[in-house]
Amino acid sequence: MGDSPPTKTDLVSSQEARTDAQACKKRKVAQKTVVTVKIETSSAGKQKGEGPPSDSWSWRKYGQKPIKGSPYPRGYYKCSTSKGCSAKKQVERCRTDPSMLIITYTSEHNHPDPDHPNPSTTTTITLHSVPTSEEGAPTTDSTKEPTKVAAPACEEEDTAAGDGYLQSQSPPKCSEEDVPADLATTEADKIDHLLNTLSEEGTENSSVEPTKSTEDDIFDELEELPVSSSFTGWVRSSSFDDRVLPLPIPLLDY
DNA sequence: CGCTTTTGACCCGCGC
DNA sequence: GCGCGGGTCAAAAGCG
Repeated sequence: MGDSPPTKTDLVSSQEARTDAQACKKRKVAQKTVVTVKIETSSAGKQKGEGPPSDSWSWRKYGQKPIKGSPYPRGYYKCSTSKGCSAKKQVERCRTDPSMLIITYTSEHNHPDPDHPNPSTTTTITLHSVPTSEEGAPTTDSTKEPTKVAAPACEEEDTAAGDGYLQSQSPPKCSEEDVPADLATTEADKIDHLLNTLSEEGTENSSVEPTKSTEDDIFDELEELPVSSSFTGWVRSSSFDDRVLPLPIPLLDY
């Protein structure tokens, strides 16, 4: 048996190389943007049952793991639009509302938007910027903080408003230039305004459906944060790919 | 033939 | 120090 597939040593050696990169990656978790997407039942069924709301980017699934406390597994996707793109996203379903998809965007695309589908979808999108461990939640009593975006996770959220503000807030700035740094700065200001708007809107909605927010305590930790370009980058492509939803389904009319 | 998806194993970080 | 959970990579299989 001279031949031995990948012995432990080999494996270790192999992984040891990426360990550094991996560890480094895990340690400095880039800005994370949590997006709550409400998927139509019909749409959900169309999307292979697990349909990760596709955006303008191409994502390649590289892993899936069951999450403790959640009956649904979490899928890990990487941006396959560009080889050098380190953009990733995690897609999982809301434990309390299977029709809600919680997408966590990590890192940002280092390439221009491949395409811009018309923002005509039936999905309700709720953006939540999550503070990284570096930022660390300054206060756990985010729920008490009125300045928070009021992220009630699987909140029904005003569909019209939810989708509306997104479109309104996402100007036709299809900057095909990969200048995240500069862009982020500019967008940051914009996002700040957006968050501000959300804060007000969210507050109202929050009051309308306090029950939901109570259940989704997990998102209580989510709070407002100076969103980076990744946020904007997504906003730009917030409109889900029409190829996934070829049917002009009307807005959620719950 | 190429690309995407699926499954298993390994490693790291955090909490107790 | 140990255990648990989360995240990523790699290999194989399937589909277009």
